[in-house]
Amino acid sequence: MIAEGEPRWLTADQQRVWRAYLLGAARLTEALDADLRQFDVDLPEYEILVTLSEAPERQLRMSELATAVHQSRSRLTHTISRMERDKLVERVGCPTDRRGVWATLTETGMDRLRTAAPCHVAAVRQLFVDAVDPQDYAALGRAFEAVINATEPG
Amino acid sequence: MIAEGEPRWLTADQQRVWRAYLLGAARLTEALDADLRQFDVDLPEYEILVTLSEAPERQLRMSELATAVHQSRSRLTHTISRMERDKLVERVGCPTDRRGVWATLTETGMDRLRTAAPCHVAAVRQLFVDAVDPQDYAALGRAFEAVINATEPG
DNA sequence: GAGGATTGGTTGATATTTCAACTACATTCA
DNA sequence: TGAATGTAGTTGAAATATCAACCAATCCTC
Repeated sequence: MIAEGEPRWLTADQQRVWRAYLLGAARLTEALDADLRQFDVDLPEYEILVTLSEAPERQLRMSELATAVHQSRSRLTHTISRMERDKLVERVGCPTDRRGVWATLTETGMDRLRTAAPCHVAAVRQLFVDAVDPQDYAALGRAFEAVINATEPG
Repeated sequence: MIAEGEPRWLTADQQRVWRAYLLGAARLTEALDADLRQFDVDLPEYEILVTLSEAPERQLRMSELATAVHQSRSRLTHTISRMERDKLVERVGCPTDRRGVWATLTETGMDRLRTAAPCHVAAVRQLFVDAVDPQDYAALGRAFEAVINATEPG
């Protein structure tokens, strides 16, 4: 449904913030991705490693994992196939629901995560957490909580 | 250069904010992209249209445009080729520097922008600008300014 | 003004993402 | 039971992005 009536353009200030966000976010993902490349993973793959490492038994159903790392189911299928080829994860058929598939973290995958994590966290700190004033950082958290609510699927 | 010493992990609060950002940003771009699809442009293309529309003569050198919309030069070449096929932009050889190429906005491209803009701005407001508390919004601006500084290329 | 380095941009191969079917299993309900 | 509907995940083709050369023009520097 398209909103009708005179469009309310952004004020100069609102626009400045919006553009700072666009540029900052682009720069940030680019830098983090470049940083992770030395460990042969990219950001989406890293998120998968982290998510699985925190799950019980280090495994998660494909669709749960897809939601957790904000990827489409189809995309996750392909991503996991590549990671499986690289021995970072394994697929295990789910015995109770035979449609289901568990993606499970291998020891190789866990090692990869352990290797990459310190460097990655340091980068996240340097470029994001520690770069921002603590007050603003807290506000940023609230801001994105609000965005998450506003974009709630459905 | 990898930072040495005990890795300083994120505190629970820091992590909460970081993850809220990751999820919120993903949701936001996904929603905006879906919204723009009805006008047959995606977010990166829309940014190109906006940037060109604001440039003198509605044209910009490829490399300037690449910087402005945070795309690699190679990626921009491909993107502009597609947009040229769709008559949204045109390439014009630069007379003074014969290596250079101007990407210029066509009237079709300008029309497309005029059509999409009200709806897009409304979505940006609904999901981002108006969804966030004004104080937090201002803080978010400062935060991303800081990120931009921290990620300054070089 | 003749190399040699830089810059601006493109190319094409490869990798990743998206999109629209499609298969197989589960659940519901009559 | 069994037909209809919904859910889990995959597939393969098409669209897009990345990466490493590459060409051509400009800029230095001697």
